[in-house]
Amino acid sequence: MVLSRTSQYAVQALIYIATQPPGEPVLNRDIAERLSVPAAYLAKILQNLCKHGILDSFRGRLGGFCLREGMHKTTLMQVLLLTEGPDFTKSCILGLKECSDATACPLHAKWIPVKKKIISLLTDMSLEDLAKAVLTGKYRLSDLPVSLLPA
Amino acid sequence: MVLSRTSQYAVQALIYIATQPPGEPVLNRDIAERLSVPAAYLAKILQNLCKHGILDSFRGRLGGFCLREGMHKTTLMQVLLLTEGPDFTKSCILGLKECSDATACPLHAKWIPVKKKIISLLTDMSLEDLAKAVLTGKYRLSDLPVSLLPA
DNA sequence: ACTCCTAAAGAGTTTTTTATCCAGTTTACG
DNA sequence: CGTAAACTGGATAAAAAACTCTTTAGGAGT
Repeated sequence: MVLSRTSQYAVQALIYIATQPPGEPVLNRDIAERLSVPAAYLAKILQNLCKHGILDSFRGRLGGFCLREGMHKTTLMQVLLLTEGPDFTKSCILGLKECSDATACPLHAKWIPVKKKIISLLTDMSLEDLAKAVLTGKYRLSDLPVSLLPA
Repeated sequence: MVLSRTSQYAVQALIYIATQPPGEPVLNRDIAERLSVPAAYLAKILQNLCKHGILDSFRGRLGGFCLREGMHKTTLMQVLLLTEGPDFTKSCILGLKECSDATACPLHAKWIPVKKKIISLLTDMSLEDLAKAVLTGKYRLSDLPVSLLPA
C-alpha cells in the first residue's frame, strides 16, 4: 500500500524545496528539520536526485539544493521511477515477475484498472502543483503540528 | 505499489490451498514447490495463519494444512490485515502518521478515492473466488510456466 | 591566504525483513 | 511398539533497507 521510506523522503523534500523561492539554495539540514527526517540519510537521497538531474547542488557558503531549471514540472511518477526503480509500474500484486494479459495472476483483471488510476494520478501531479497546495497552508508535509514547525 | 513478500506468499499459498479438495491436508512442501517459494519460510507464514484461525494444521502422517471450515469466504483484506498489520488501510502515501481530512498531506484528496477502490477490490475478493479463477486454467499463481508445474 | 560553511563520497552500523536450521512433538501405519 | 512423515518453536544467518560517521573537496566572505 505504501512507498519505501526513501521515496517518501524524496517526495516530501522535493515538494518542500519547490515551495521555497527558486534560485535560493535550501540547506539539507533545514529540509531534514522541517520534515523531521534523519539529515545524513536525506543527504544521500538528495545527492541521488542531483545525479538524476532533478536537483542542482551547491557547495560551500550559500550552498544547498535547488530544483534544476524547469524541474518544477517534474511529476511524482518521474521521481518514483528513480527511487523505486524502473519496474515500479510493472509490479504484480502477487509479486509475479511476468503478469501481463497473456500470463495473468488471478487478480490481474481487477487490478489493472486500479493501477491505471494510480499511475495517472502520479503522472498528473507535478512538484509545482503540490508546492502550491502546501503554500495555501491547508496541507502538511510532515507529522509535525504546524505550531512546532521551524521558522 | 507492492505488498511485502510475506503477504505475497501468504496470499498465493491460501489461494492454492483453496484450489485443493477441502478436507485433504496440503503439504507445506508441496505448496512451496508449486509456488517456488522457500519452504521453511513459508512454513512460518502458514503457522501464523493457523494462529489467526484461517488455516487448520495437522501433524504427523497425512498431516498438512487445510482452510478452516467456512474460511473459503475469507477476503484478501482479512489476510492482509494479518500479514501487513492493522494499519494497512490507514497508510498515507507520503508516510504521515496522521493524514485525515483535517490534517491532510497535499495528495490526500486525490489519493482517497483511489485508496477506496483498492480497499473495495481487496474486500470483494475471497479465496474461493480466486481459487475458482485459477481452476479455469487461465491464471497462474507463480512464475513457473504451466509446463513445469509439479503434478 | 585563510577560515568558515556547505555538499560529496565512502565506509560502517543498526534494524527489519527474509530465509535457514535443528531439535522436539505429534500422528499414521506396519 | 518403532519408524517415517509431518508440523512446531526457537535460534540463527543472510540480505536488504534505513541510518550514521568521517573524511574530503569546493565555494564565499574577510
